[in-house]
Amino acid sequence: MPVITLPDGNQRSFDRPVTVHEVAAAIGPGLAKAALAGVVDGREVDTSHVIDDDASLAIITDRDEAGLEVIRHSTAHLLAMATQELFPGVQVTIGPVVEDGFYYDFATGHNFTPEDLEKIERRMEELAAEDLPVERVVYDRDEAVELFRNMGEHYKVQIIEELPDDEQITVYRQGGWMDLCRGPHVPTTGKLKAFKLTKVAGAYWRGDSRNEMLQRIYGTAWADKKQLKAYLVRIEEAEKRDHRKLARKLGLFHTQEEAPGMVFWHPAGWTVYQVIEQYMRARQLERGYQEINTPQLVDLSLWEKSGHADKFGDDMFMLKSEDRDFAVKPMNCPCHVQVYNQGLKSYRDLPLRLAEFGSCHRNEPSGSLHGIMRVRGFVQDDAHIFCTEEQIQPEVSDFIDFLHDVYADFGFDEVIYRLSTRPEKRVGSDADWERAEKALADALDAQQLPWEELPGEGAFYGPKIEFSLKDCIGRVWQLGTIQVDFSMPGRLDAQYVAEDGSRHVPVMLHRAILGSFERFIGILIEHYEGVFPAWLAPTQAVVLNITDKQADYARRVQESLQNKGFRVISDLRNEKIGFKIREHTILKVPYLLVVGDKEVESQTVAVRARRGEDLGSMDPDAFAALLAEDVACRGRIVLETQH
RNA sequence: GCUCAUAUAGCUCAGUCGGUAGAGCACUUCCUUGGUAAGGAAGAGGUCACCGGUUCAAGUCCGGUUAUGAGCUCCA
Repeated sequence: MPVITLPDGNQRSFDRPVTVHEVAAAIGPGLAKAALAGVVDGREVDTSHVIDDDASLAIITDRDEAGLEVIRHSTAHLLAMATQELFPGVQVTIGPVVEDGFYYDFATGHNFTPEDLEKIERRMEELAAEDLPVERVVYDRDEAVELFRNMGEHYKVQIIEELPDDEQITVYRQGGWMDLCRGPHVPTTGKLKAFKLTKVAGAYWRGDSRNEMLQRIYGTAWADKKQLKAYLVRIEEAEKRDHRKLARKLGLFHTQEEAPGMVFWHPAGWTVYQVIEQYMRARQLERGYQEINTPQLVDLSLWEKSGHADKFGDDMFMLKSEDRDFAVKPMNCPCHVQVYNQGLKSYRDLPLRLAEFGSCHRNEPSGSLHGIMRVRGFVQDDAHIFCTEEQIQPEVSDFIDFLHDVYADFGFDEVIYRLSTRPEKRVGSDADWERAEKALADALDAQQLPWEELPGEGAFYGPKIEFSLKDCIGRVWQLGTIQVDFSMPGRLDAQYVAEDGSRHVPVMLHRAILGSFERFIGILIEHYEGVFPAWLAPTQAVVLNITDKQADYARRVQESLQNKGFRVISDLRNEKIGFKIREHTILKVPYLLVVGDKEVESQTVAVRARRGEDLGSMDPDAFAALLAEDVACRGRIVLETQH
């Protein structure tokens, strides 16, 4: 006689065991039809699940996030079914839900082509239209192994054998096809109404590059066609923001075959870069950092001593000169310790904050290069803070403040925080780690920031916080980081004299806010869709004459604004005003200053803002004041007006 | 590094069955001096990424290299 408690607190009693579907039907026929799965006492189950005792129940429909996940997971099964029908001999492995969709990894000698995907998708649609019931069957472990072995599904056999002993083995069956799966799944394939296969790619079995490569088919699935369409439009829009395409249109930078993974900055792009560097330099000085600069080529022995040669030697660019081995520096820290080590340091010198716009080169795997987001030659806004253990937490707190300030100036308000804690292989005592992890966690908690712990993901030398942003198509890019380092100061003989005259090894905090200029600018381009706020815009205003008659005046206006420190050019070409406006609008210049006879007469400029607004005529000084105000607010205001 | 795909004019792209390469925009020159997103005309521009093979003949077919793209792996 189960009594079932619904999410709204209502209770329903039944005089016999009931399925989730029956409960939904008792509430209403609409809900019965919409039900995809249920949550019984906190556990997700199929609609066919039988409830025989008092329980809480929530019905999952396609309006729930969980419902969408069930749809996506079931669509992955549909994909596997269609694929195995069309390509006999293909083995299934795993098919999980991912953001906005799902994938399924297949083991096969065949490489799927885009045409294959179309064929598979068509078959999936047919199978969905057949509205096949999806059944859950519980198997005995040995039977299940036997079953899949007979089916020739050796990956599934391996998965079953590695499942924990207490885990129930369940198989889902639709039509004549079956797959090992925990579930839950939709009651019938007819519930799958809006899906599309998107791409095919290789992926390693179990995500390990030593294993064989499988064929992965990605797809997206939604509650209805409208949502699917909206998603596809969103992807299309996102592609327009691609920093590589925008960089070409806006003349920011280029890359070429002779220098893979390295950037040729053009005047416009280098202007953005310089503005950011000068901005960061000013902020760092305000916050007690001292800027230094260290060599590009350093004898291999230093990298051996620091441990980098051992761990990352293959990814370092090496060069030999006069029988000595040099490495192009892949990071700045060992060099910063060399600066620290000059002269005996006192506890009174700590914390010592050394900053460098450090140019680094790493021979990243060719397949991981991506525009300017992941490159081989890059510049970090790097700094190292040498301090005592007691100073870790205040320094981390200050740093987080600093980072928030900077991100806000660039118009980023949504930051993802992750705390990576001690890995298996590590240096330093457990007590050290305990204190350092707590210092980082406390610094995050003090500002009530939501953070996720990544256990075991810390560096071997200490725990770290990583600060990430999401780009326009949802890719997460790590930018800032702050890392505690118990290892390197000791390895490289850093010391300070404490109050009692004894010598101690300082703690070193590695930190960066932007990460690398290259990646950061790539993200900025996509974030702003190339429409940089005035303080970052390569050109802040263009003076346009209507006919040759106003050329001298236009030139004078341009020069006077330039002398005030603004990035202003003039376009005096013999072209119609509409043509010139179009060109500079496409280049996303914040302000266009039109001068014709009227403006020369009244000694003004007609100001047109980027979105086409006519700000009227004003004298050049008034425009300079307006521009100065726009520049001063950086990215903070721009975002508010965008929303 | 791995899997798959791609590489044609400065850019975006077409190029059928293997028969010596085409468009739009951009560029140059000339005309036009026009008030808020494209005025007109003419011209120039390509060793079809690179190396090799098949063929009477290769942008096109085959192999390799490099780079790029999508994923995977990696990311001090």
